[in-house]
Amino acid sequence: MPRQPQKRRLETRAKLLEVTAELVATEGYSGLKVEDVVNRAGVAKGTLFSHFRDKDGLLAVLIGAEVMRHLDQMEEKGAPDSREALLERIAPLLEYVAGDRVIFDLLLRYSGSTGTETDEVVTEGFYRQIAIWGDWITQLQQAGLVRDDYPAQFLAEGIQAFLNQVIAIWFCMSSPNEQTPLDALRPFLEAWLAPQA
Amino acid sequence: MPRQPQKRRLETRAKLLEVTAELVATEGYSGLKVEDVVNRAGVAKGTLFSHFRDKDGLLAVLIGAEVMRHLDQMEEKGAPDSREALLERIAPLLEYVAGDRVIFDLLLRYSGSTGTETDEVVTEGFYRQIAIWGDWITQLQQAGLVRDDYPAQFLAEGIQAFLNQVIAIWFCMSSPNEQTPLDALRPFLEAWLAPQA
DNA sequence: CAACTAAATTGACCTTGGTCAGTTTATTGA
DNA sequence: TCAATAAACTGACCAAGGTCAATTTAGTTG
Repeated sequence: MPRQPQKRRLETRAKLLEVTAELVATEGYSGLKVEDVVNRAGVAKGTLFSHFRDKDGLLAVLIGAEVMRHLDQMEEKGAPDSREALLERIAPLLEYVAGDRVIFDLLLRYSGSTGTETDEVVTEGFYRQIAIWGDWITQLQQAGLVRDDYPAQFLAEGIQAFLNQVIAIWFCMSSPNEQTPLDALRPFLEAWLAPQA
Repeated sequence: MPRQPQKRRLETRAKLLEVTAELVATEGYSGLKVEDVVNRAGVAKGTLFSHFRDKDGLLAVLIGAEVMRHLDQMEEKGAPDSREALLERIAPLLEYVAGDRVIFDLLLRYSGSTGTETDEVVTEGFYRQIAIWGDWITQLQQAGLVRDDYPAQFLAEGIQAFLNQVIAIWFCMSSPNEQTPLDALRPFLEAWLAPQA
């Protein structure tokens, strides 16, 4: 069994993440170069790849943490009392993911993967998100505001599908005159969740 | 205005596509290298990139054509007479896209993009698919087999969302013991399309 | 403390997609 | 037929992610 990492290693890892966050803040995700990271962190390139499987693995840690923060804020607001309120709860996360192709691509690739190593943050976030939505939907079902002919978790997974769909479309139609992802999501959510008369 | 391409150019392009198809057949999409293509085609690397924007642009032509072939077969079978029959119509395309990550990623990236140049095949396929499903759904609506409180095209777009979802999950959970994408799709389609009592 | 073992790091090197100034080939026009 | 012009192609070169045998550093043991 592997021994626990030494202090130096933890420091190096922290430094790499810190520097990456700085560079992402200025250059954006798509402009990030591994060379820049290791230069600024004062380590060799090989070191970075001994800490993270690849460039995506590095980004996954940062993005995963960001997603977790969004989920925290989501939960803080408490359960929604209507379908429209549910949409509002989802909005910040939607905006975050739709804000950068790199984020979207990475989440789509790592989500739900049987979390290996550090990428597990993303996977964890994925399940947590479904769980939160599932809880909320259960409550909305009890209030008669959401169809109850399917389990809440299943409906939550459907929301995930629509969310990815509207974001994917958003990136394809990059003309700014289109409707926002949030507006595109609304009718899908309505049709998916509303109890039919 | 641009002059029409010379014969030589068309031949070169055809040769590149032919060789690419051969290599994909043996190595698979993920193993394809641009170097191999140009070597085997007997042209310089720069030539390839004067014909196709990038490696993805080259693959898009092949994959787009393949998708079109699937859509042809889809249409040949005619309109489905039940929701389960609709699922069967979708199955071959689903299997094709789920068969390789590269295909899925590429389609997701190019689909619906305001088609530039050769990528337009993919975009065209995207819209055609929605159109076909839309037609079928209209007929199923008239037969009372699909909910008619939303337009057929909208429901078709929803199917697209679920299709992408189950394939994405399929790639993440790469353990072969899981249910197939088709089985995963069925309940979503049912919940999305069935008229509620 | 010296010798030994394992963890951590290094940086030269590799792979591969992509670029572009320069060269060859085709077309046009007098 | 022979410039002149545009199309097509070339291949040396670059960028950037990723590898790994070799080296340094930390921890352990007699």
